[in-house]
Amino acid sequence: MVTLKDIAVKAGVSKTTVSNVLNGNLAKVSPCKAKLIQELIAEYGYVPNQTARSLSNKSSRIISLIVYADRDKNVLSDPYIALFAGELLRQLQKRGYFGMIRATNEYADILQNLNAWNAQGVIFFGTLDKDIREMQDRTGIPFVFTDSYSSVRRINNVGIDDYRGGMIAAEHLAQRGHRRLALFAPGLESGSDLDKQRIAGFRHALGRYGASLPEDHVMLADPCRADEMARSLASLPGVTGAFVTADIAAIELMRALKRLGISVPKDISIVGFDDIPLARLVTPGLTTIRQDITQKARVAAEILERRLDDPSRPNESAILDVTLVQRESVGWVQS
Amino acid sequence: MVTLKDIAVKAGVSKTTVSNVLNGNLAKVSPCKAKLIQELIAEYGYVPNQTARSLSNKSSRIISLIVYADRDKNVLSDPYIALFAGELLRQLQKRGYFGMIRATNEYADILQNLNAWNAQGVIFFGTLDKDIREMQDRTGIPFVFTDSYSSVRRINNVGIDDYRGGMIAAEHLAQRGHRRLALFAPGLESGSDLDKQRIAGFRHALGRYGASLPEDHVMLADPCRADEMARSLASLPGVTGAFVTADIAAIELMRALKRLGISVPKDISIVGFDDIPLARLVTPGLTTIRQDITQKARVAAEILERRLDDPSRPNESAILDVTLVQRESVGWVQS
DNA sequence: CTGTTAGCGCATTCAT
DNA sequence: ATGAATGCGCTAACAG
Repeated sequence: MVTLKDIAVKAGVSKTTVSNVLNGNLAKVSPCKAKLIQELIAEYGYVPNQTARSLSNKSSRIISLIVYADRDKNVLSDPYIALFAGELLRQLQKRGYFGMIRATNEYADILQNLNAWNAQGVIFFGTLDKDIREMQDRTGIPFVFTDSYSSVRRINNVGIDDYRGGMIAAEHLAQRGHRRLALFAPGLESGSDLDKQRIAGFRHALGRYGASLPEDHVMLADPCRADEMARSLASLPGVTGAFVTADIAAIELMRALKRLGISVPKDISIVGFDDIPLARLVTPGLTTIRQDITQKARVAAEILERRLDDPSRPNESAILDVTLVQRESVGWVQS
Repeated sequence: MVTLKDIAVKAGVSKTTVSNVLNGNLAKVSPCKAKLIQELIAEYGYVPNQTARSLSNKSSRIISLIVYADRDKNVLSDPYIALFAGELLRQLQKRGYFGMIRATNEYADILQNLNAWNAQGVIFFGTLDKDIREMQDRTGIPFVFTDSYSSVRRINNVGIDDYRGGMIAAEHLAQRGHRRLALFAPGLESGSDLDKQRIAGFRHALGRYGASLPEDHVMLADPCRADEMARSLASLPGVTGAFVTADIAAIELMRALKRLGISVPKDISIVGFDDIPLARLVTPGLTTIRQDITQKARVAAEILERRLDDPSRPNESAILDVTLVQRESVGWVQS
């Protein structure tokens, strides 16, 4: 393997000079030598060793993508995470950084990963609590959180308008005559703020139509227990529609309903959340609240990059909009 | 950040001794000192710096996952790749390695990535040609290819029995009375060996039933042009079924057929390939040839690990089996 | 503009 | 069983 030193020798200059042209410090190098060195670099296919570089100046160009989940889970099997992580990888690569995906729910693990690789930044998916904030302070590298509702001001965050998403779902159902509704949320037991917002928004908008969502009509969504969900839903008298705050659960629910002989949207209407690619492909197509994952990833990368270029910049928070995507899973109620 | 040296000072020993306990050379350290050192490591939360480690002994523990695709593509938006890569990440992590995903179709790019990080191994998704084999020789690190049909003996490869997959698809259709069939393959224009095998197997088994697949009934599958596919299929007189060698294209085709008012499986039967999670969720459920991606990833990781532990081991090739998954997209033909 | 020097954190001889 | 010394490939003062 050819090293910087090799190039220096071939060019008859010192390592410093080569290092300077490598890092764009052309002001410190005479044009002719610079040209010679660049030619040699190309000729020998020399590529700087990142591990050496990060040792010497702590600029590893590695960004940790931490997915807060069981360490032994294939996190990319979740289409939402895969899409988001893939887009992040792409954005980082474009900016000359290297994304390193890690699934874990142990803080020691995260810290270890960051230290081991001198990670320069972190993009975090999942629950944010005080431990992780403390970690941010201790490491001193920029963190970008996603979908965080932490009240702490000093964090970077990119999220979506979940409350409004809930409102849009409610309005759509209400405008089509639905008055008795149910709601399923996967984050119910973990007390996810995300779902709390969506639920609150949903309730709020419902109120304006004289519709309501009784407390016991709010249930846990679990894609692995779709049959239970379907039975619960069917047992609720007079309910004509449900808002499921994650597409993947909504889709499993629709299938379970079909198995029970209940037709969507004729008997029951369903609205999902996320607009994963799958939502378009099922039958009936899932009407859902769309969030733009590509944009989310781009904004996260941009925020991080600004922090990387200038660590003194204030933290920033971006809230992206959501939109209704109408497909076939919502019907009209005759009144 | 606490370093190895810090620990050595606290323990009142040399760096060498700490290094030895770190690397499990307990034979060279007195038990009591070893214990002390381990306690200090835990107490201070010391974690060895990988970049330094890889500089000093070239053991970066980084494995490059190279996806041969446009550099500017979100490769994880493909559910098959996301699932596979995610599983690979998990397997590598479990073995103490770090997977680094990179999408590119430029060899210079790959080489650069490998050199920059002292990658210790490569798992390669996609076309394999002589350039990449040459790269393998030049770098001297183990490569594991996936789904390669290269005739070169000196490579590691993990693939599936594509030929048999084609046969199974044909048998299933033929046994249900289908005699006039069509086939769509995404790799047709790129001359993918994978698809060639599947097609050959399909043809072969068809012959045993007196059924045939005329040359002009073999067409290019493109999920983005499903409508064209559907029209082509509909224009073929007497054809009652089609084998589509990728689920994602099969699913888009089914939707396009529905838009044309053609019913699956009543008018046309469809068999896919891969069994991506989606196949179960669409309506009608897609009958398909299943490959076990989790197993594939595990085997790839195992092969690589063996090569890493003992570089002199001979190359090996694993061919995994495929199975038929019956759902609802294939019907009977009345004769 | 250019070269010399030192050091990043670690593993590895080679002595002891 | 332990430590001192050397080097991995690179960057960053510093001095010319």
